[in-house]
Amino acid sequence: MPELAEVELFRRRWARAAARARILSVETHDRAAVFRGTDTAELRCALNGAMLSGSAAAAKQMIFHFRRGAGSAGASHLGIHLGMSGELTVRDADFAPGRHDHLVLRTARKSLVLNDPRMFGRVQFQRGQAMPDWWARIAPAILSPQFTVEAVEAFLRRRRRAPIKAVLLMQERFPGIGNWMADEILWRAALHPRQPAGRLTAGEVRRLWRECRRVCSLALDVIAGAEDHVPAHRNRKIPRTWLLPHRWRDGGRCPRTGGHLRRETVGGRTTCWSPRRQKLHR
DNA sequence: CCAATTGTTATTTA
DNA sequence: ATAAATAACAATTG
Repeated sequence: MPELAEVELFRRRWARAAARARILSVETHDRAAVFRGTDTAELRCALNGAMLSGSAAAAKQMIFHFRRGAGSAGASHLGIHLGMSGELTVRDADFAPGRHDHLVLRTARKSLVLNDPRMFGRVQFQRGQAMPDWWARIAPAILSPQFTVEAVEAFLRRRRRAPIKAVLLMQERFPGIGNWMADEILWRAALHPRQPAGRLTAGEVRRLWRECRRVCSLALDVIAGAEDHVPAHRNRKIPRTWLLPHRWRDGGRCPRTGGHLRRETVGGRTTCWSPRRQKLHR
């Protein structure tokens, strides 16, 4: 489920709940696949009695920094990727975890819960001050100055035969973009999802670049700024002028042209577009 | 039973 | 050899 803006919302939710509080206990569902490759005993031991010292979100990942005691020896990093169905929630201190609640951090007042039924998500843990590799390797954010038209153009050239929709989902250049954001960007840029990446004109590349930035920024305002989490396609705060609230309804109509929307698999994912607005060329 | 699902990665195919 | 397509991962819902 979560892409860029929802990930940021979840991060803020945990950060707010854990602010200035000590973690009094840690529970892990050890056999859950979200812990593949992580030492859950080490995680429990290191976080017990620790305090949250900071956090960040980038792409579809989050990192929570913890500190225990004064020195750098007590520092550690908790990484979370929510996969397709993961969610971070905050519950009462005595919350009883259910089947899909894989990680619970308790403070005196609250329980921070990671829930993920499908377990495509992942929890990583590393002790020490140094930033984990996987975090350092995340591509520069779409809203950062490093995300330039030139960088996008070079990337599209290397993937010239792939449909542009598939290329937008590649995290190494478009970190945080998921299925609905990709459709929203292509719709705004008036590009057909099956258009080969190498066939975009210079003007189209520029439009694509601008709409990537615009959709990220709008999504962060509307979704990450909200109090509660609502699945993006049912979020009442999403303006009807976006493609998003129309894209999953059969017989949905394009808010710009009034024409029927189409839905097909492109680049292996269900894709929605407005044929009257987004046309294949050459 | 079948098809669907807002993600990533390993494997297969072209 | 490279890039693109597909299968696989797991669970649930319609």
